[in-house]
Amino acid sequence: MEQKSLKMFCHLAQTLHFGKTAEAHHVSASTLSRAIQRIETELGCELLLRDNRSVVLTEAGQQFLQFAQQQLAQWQSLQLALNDQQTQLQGKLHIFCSVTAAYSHLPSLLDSFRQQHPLVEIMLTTGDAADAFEQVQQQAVDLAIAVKPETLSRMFHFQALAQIPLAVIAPTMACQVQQAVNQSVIPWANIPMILPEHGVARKRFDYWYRRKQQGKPNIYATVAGHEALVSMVALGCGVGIAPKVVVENSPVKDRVQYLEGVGDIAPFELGICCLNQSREQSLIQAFLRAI
Amino acid sequence: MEQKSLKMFCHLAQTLHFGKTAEAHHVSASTLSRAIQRIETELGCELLLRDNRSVVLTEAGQQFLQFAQQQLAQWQSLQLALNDQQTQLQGKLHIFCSVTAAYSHLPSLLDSFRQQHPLVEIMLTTGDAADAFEQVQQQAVDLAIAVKPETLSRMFHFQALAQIPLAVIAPTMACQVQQAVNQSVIPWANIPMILPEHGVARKRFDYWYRRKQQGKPNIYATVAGHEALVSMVALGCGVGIAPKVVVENSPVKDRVQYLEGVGDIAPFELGICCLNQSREQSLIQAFLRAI
DNA sequence: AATCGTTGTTGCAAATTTTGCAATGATACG
DNA sequence: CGTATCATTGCAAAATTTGCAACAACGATT
Repeated sequence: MEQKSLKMFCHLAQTLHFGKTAEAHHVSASTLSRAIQRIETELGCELLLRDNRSVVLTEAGQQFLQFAQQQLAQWQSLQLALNDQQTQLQGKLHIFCSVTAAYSHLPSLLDSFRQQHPLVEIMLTTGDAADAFEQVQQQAVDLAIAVKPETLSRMFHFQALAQIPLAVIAPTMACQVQQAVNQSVIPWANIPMILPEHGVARKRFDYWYRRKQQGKPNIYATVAGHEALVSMVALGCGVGIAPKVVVENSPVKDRVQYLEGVGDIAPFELGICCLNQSREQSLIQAFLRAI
Repeated sequence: MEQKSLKMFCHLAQTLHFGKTAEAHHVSASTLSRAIQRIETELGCELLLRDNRSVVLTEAGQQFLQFAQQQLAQWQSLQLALNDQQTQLQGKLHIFCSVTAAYSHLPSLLDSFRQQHPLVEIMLTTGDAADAFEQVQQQAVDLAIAVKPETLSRMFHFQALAQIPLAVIAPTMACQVQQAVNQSVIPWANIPMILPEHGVARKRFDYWYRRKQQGKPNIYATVAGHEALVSMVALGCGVGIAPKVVVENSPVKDRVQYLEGVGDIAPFELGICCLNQSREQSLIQAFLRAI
């Protein structure tokens, strides 16, 4: 991505500060340093004088700055011209959407995008949230709407959309579980819990439960998929954690209740993700801008 | 190397033939194909219509062609402007030179380069030919003048300079070896041989000897370095193979003779080598052009 | 109609390049 | 002097690009 080096150089010519420019472009200082070095050796002359306390443009650097700006401007202008010609963006956009996201944010996203770009064919795949990043990585899809994991490979671009609050839920029907949670001091260690099998939800649960300092949880079942978890809670099997949106949209909504005052759970960071690589693609660019 | 993709596209727009353009740029057809695809998806539109029997530029392709030519021209013009300003190319150029090459071609190369670019500081390292490519790879030097190996990593650029003929040499002094090689039919299997220890020279020897179909050679010694090999032959230890230049320049030149009519040995391909990566660097470019 | 020869594209592993982290060197500021 | 900044470099890990081989499409030829 020669393009990116030019952009960084232009920025750097302004700030005259490697650290800041690097941060602004989401790369490490060393990456920026080497990008500049690459240009310099390719050109055979110094663009910047770094004297350890300050950075200044050389004569050649100023010329290169002009050149770089020119090149970038031409690129933009080409893009504009081509998009203009096509009148409307068109093509296919494969999107993967975790089930959680499908409830909460997908409809409005899709709406607003389709309104702006009616010719773009949207191909939607829904599935397990845990697969979202894999799908993107393998380029099975262009974009995924998913929950931000704790650690994210630098390969990906993640753009936050919203917070999805989680809640602790218990059955409303009269049963042992329901009675247990209605006591003034809830005996957590005895209450059967329904755990998310894996993924970010599980992490959230573990963290939330650990803060109670009640020893090991009494695990009734582990379940893959929030919907199933809600169902199990509704059946009176135990207490669990789920996104509120899932609960609201569940057919068994009336048979579960939120437990209040039982400790905070950090909400899910819902967002849209794609390969950093593909951020230059015009369809993807359009989508990211449309949201 | 975005630059390269643009060049390839321009060429392709002319030939309208992936195979030819790919060959002209020393890449495989698939590489070219994918380079074009990359540009296309980045732009979000098709540049070329390939209908399996013919390739044609689309409307967008024509626009892109103009764009590409413009960008390349600007790059060239920038380079010119900068070089112009510097009046003279300057900097350091590290060159590694195998001993073989030092005898034969280095002086004239250096002469003509220094004449054109007197401000460039040349740092010369001589050493074992076998190390040449390693030195270049590790970027310990910018260029190496060396013998082309049988297989060459695509990482390198190799530009042929000349052929270095090899010869079979024997001692002139009266000794067993000298007597043996003077017979009308030379009993190769009995003649002690001095072998190059490794490298291209060894390969050449092996191939040459195998064609004699005389079984295993009688190996007197294996020697690293052509000079030493010549010396051993001069001392009467055996018969060996060495580049003629080395023989001509050897202080013991009078004490060895060439054996004629003993089979052909493919000459060394002497040339200059650098990383493909660094071919864009102006100093290196200048050197490659100067030769 | 079946087969062959061309030509561009794709799966895949290997080669090559780029990246970030941690360590370094250099310099200003307390 | 010690500490804090700031750019650069060694190094291993991560990401990207490449070529080969297999393939698919299609015209030419038998």
